[in-house]
Amino acid sequence: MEKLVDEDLPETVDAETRVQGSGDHHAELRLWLRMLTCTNLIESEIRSLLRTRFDVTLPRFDLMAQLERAPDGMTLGDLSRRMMVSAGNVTGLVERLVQDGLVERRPAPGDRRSALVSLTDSGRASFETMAAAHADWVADLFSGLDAGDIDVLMGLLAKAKASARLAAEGAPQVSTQATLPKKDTADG
Amino acid sequence: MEKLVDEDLPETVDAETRVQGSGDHHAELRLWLRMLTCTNLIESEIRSLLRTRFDVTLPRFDLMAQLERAPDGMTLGDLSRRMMVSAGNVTGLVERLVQDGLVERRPAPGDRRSALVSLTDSGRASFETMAAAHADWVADLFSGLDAGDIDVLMGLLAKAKASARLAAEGAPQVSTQATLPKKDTADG
DNA sequence: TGGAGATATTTTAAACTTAAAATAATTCGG
DNA sequence: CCGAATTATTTTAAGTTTAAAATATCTCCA
Repeated sequence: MEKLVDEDLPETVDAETRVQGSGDHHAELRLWLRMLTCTNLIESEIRSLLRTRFDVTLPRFDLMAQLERAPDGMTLGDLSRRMMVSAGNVTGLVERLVQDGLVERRPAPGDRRSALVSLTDSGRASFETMAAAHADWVADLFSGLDAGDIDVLMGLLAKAKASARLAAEGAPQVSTQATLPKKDTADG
Repeated sequence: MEKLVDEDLPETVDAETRVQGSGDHHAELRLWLRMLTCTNLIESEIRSLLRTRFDVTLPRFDLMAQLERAPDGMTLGDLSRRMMVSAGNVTGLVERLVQDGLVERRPAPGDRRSALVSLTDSGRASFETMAAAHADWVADLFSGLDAGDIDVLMGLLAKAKASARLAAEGAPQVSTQATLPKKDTADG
């Protein structure tokens, strides 16, 4: 399947070319497109199921999933970092979930800038039902993979994640973007 | 890293439970979260680079990438299927790209419902510059993976994709959704 | 202690996105 | 040929998303 990759060629390319070269990036590009397709496919399906079965949007489900693990509440900043979305986005999502009675806000003790967000009883009950179905759907979507496949995928995705983080933070293009939130996410 | 997965347990669960069960879907769930994190991380970085370097949004870049492979143009429906986004979304994106002079529309010969969309000369030139940089960025983000890793990942992602498609189409929840667009995507 | 810089959040404007309904044109069986 | 079903696209309304600017508060060191 990978006839384009020649394991023997890398060292024939001089260092200068490889730093920022017009090298052969075919394999990486194809990998990226496939990853994207795979993720989009699954995400679409989950989004559609959440809507038809529970009349809830994916972002709201995701936010509630974060809160479930934090019985004492999380700040909006925590949510923003964990969900990898902008702070402004979280403000709006929380607002709408509060209106629906699924989530509540209270001032954070000791920091008047900050608010703690947590699930209401209703929100928790609602989330638990959805989460069980969600887990079934995900298991179903991945049912073509055996335990070994999953293990190997987990490992390689961890490696890819580490690589991407290093590249993104290590070579911060233009203005070093030191103020961007650290990516501290849900999967470990 | 995978202490939660027990390779020996699957067959101790009876068939009924596994059909729509409250089984142990931990591994699949963790895989899904990691996939999502990995994809989001890379996508964020690319989005940010496209904006700061070329002042272009990711959806516009993606649309132009589809058009580049179709010198004779594509219909909006083709674009919608390839990009895995709704038809209405494509309408708006094309509209804005036409306004920017990067893309052009013309009536499709032989079908008055349909329009063919293609890159303008300016759009093509612009895209080629961006695509080269994009390929470099992607290669950079994945530079921690060797050729073997990429090979294995490609294979497992193909397997995951096939599994997800089968689950999504084979068990179409509620109302069989026969009218949803076939997912015919860019990566093969 | 004063104030510069950092941090937490909200606001704003524009773009993106979806689902569903509405239009319009095509296809095809009878 | 007719009309029902299908297909291609647009429109609509609501929600999501981002980047950037604006507020408000906190930290900390000189």
